Amino acid sequence: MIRITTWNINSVRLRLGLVERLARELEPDVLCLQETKVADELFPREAVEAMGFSHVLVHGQRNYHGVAILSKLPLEEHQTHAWCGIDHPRHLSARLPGGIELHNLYVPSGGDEPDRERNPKFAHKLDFLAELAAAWQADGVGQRPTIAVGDFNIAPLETDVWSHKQLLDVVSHTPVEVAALDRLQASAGWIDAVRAIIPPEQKLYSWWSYRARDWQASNRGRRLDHVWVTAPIADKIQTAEVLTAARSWPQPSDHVPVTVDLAL
DNA sequence: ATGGTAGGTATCCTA
Repeated sequence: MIRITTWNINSVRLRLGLVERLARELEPDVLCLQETKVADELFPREAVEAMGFSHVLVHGQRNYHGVAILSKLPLEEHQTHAWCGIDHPRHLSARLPGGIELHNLYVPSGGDEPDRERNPKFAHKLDFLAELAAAWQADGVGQRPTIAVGDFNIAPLETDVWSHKQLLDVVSHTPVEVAALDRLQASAGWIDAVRAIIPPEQKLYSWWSYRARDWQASNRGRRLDHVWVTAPIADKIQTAEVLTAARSWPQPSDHVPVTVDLAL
């Protein structure tokens, strides 16, 4: 059994204590982080090794973005990827034991205005998804046992947001983004591992804005963080859990960890 | 319709 967790940590250095708490409470074999916001040479490597993650891959820069894979299992043949000719550290992949390929993604947020002509960040988001879809399709990822996790910054289902109607024009849930994510999902026949366990009819969120006075009372969440697997391992999905409680941990990230167990 | 908070860093950008 492999337990894999994805978490947009929003500064790994500020929240090292929360990473340690997660490692202790959930004991994931592999922990994929996004928005680490740290240059590779400043990543707290020793600290996460002390938590039991003896295999650590980082792909970051100072201040913005950044992804990392912390693993108790060996990681091989890792690669970084840059899409749209923009060298943001947003995509890191590696191979787990048994030839399982793992992709850790931080999809561009897309800014505020859902208009590709007026908002270059929104165009970047859509182009990033389209380029990745083309690459995955050309690579035949869908034929191999592969896992893709991360902050995809899109809540695709009506039940992935607190109000489908009120978010139709809000970046993260617009029809054009959902269509782009659908094409990405189709590019390799990805299965949404979380929704394979938690029924799509059920409301489910992994992110709550910092701007709410009381995130729990208003509960205006969105499911932005995802775990996908390809067909060869679709029957291995055992459990899926969104650790909502982590949103109430001291000085929390605005995202909570999403965990899937695979019988691998 | 508006503005609300957070992090890293530098006095703003990104989310």
